[in-house]
Amino acid sequence: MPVLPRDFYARPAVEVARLMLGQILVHGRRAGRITEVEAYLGEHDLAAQVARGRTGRTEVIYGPPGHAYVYFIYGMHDCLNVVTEPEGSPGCVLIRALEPLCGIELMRRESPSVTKPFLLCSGPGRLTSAMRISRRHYGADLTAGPIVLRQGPEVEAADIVITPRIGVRLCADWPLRFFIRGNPSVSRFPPNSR
DNA sequence: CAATAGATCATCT
DNA sequence: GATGATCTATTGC
Repeated sequence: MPVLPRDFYARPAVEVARLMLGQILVHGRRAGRITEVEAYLGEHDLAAQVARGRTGRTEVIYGPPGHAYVYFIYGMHDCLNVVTEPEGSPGCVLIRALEPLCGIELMRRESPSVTKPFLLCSGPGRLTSAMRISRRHYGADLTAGPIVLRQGPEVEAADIVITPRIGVRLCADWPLRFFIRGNPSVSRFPPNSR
């Protein structure tokens, strides 16, 4: 399966978010299919970290597309984002959940208390620890490695559910979260959307 | 099942 | 000095 080219990321964050569902995230012997993402737009999106302008932390988001933006949150977790849009135009996609495909035994070692495989990468903090991704991957090129995104099976439009983003106070009604309908690895969904 | 508290720190005011 | 793009354990219905 081919690695997604840089062109894939050089478009509006909303579009990339939608198309990232079903693609395969690979890091070493660990791999998973993307089941849930959120788009974060430019400086007018008050829920995005670029809303307060260009700072040291948000520098990569303004750079060329196809790179990793990893940041630390709540004193506990790292979250993985993909930089989108052409250079100079800020926008990124947060990867919230994966369905584990390879290296499940390795992932299980990171969180031994988790029994069901599809919970291993369910949530932004969980998937980074399971995939062993951290701030040392800040700025990594996803078309070059060690972390790459490969083309996966296409997801039908009818299987994509769109909702507001999780855990944001500002712009809380913007429908920028995308997930695969009925997938058990999705981190949170209304009880009747299975 | 829903609500709540605690852990813990880089970044920004 | 306050604040999160979170997770887990625990409590209370």
